[in-house]
Amino acid sequence: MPQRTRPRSAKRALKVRSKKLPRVPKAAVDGYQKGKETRTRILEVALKTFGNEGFKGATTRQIADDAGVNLPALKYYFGGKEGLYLACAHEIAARYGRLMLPVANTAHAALASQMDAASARKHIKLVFAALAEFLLGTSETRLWRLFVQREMANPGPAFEILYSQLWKPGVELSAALISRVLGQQATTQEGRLRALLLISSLAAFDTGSHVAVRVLGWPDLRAERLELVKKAIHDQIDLI
Amino acid sequence: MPQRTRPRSAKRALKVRSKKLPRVPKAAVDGYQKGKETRTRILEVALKTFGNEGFKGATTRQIADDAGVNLPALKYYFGGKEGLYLACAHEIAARYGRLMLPVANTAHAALASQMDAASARKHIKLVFAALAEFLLGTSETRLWRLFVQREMANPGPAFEILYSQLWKPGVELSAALISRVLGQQATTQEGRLRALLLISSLAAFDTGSHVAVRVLGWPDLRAERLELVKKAIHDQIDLI
DNA sequence: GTCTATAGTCGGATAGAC
DNA sequence: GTCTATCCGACTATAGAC
Repeated sequence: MPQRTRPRSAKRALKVRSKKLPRVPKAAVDGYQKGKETRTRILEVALKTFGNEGFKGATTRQIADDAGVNLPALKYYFGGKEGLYLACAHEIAARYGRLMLPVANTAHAALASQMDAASARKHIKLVFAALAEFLLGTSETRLWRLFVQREMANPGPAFEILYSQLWKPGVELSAALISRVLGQQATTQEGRLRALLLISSLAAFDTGSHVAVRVLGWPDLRAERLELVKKAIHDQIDLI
Repeated sequence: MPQRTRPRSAKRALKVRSKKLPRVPKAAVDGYQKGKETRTRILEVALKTFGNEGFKGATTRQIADDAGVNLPALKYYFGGKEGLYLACAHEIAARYGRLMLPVANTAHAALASQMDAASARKHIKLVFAALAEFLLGTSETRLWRLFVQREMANPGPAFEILYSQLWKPGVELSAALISRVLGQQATTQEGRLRALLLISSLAAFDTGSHVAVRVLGWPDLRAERLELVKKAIHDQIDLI
């Protein structure tokens, strides 16, 4: 049986050099640790790939190729496929935290003081504007959303991280503000339920964006989208 | 190199006989076509497996094993993995159609006639009760939802089928009724937007069920869930 | 720290007996 | 129609050179 002497290696060698980034020369980044920069590049690519393909769908080969590194680098920096996946989740949580920090701080300060319903409503709108930026913005957050979406719809190893650092803080903050509008001093179940419904209205254009775009006949016009959706959300906030 | 004489076959043989259904004797179903029954059983298992694992995550071996058939049976009946996946989508669309048919017929008849806002509201509530049954019910629809959810969040080969046979009819019907409540004779974009927001409120407890359950501290009590959500939806319908 | 080469595993598909 | 046996490609992980 002479089958399979070494077909893989031979074949792979043919296509292995169709790289993208021309591999920045080692000397060019002198003074920095090269390692950190490589790690970041891998993480960036992994974020996008896991988001687009899911955990099982993504392959470490693809990620390594797109990041312009070799396969063992993934193990070196992240321990393996799952480690890389978890690192992505932590990265998303950190960036989300940075994005929401100012608004969240202001809102929490307001909650600590006395506040009338009108003021609470104003804070809700600020919080939801920030959430909308995260969920519907055209910026880099677009890359993270698919990742989060997948993990929430189908909890995997990163669910706990994303739930406790993204969803829970976001919903609790909204729920606290909504409860205040309802005239309740502490956060109530009703407040949480309403917060969920409100956030899900936003999510309709994230999770269900393909359906929404088709139904409304939009060619995916981001600006128009955002404005109409924001208006609809504001209407709902005013109706609380 | 004596490596790998035949490790797979040997290993697989060890666990291959951990079946479930004891393979109904061939004579027992005499008179029926055996084939149809086998096909149905495969489809049922595939529905569940694709829903739980996704297209890439699911393996044909697993499906074949769980259905109590051999691997080539999948090719025989469905042409391959993708054919099986598409067959699942068609099956879901057919069952959904059967489920919604009575309500949809009634609503369309009402739309064809003159109808005041109050009457339209009543029909919306009927339509959403049926949708809630599909999206939140404890019955067999539970199996289909994950499948649909995945395909909508991340369009694949079955998106067109599910969009045109599930989402589009559902949203258009709701939008037509909502437009009527708004005093518009024909369906408007505003009606479609509101229909989407309303349906997404429902979907929050489907797509985002894991988050919802955690946030609200529910131990996944179906009955309690359905009632509260239905009430919230009714409130929103009344606010149109 | 970064690479090449390869081991070990698994998945989808199919030929051909019955 | 249903089965067994097997092919072949693709994946993750790792050993070990540099």
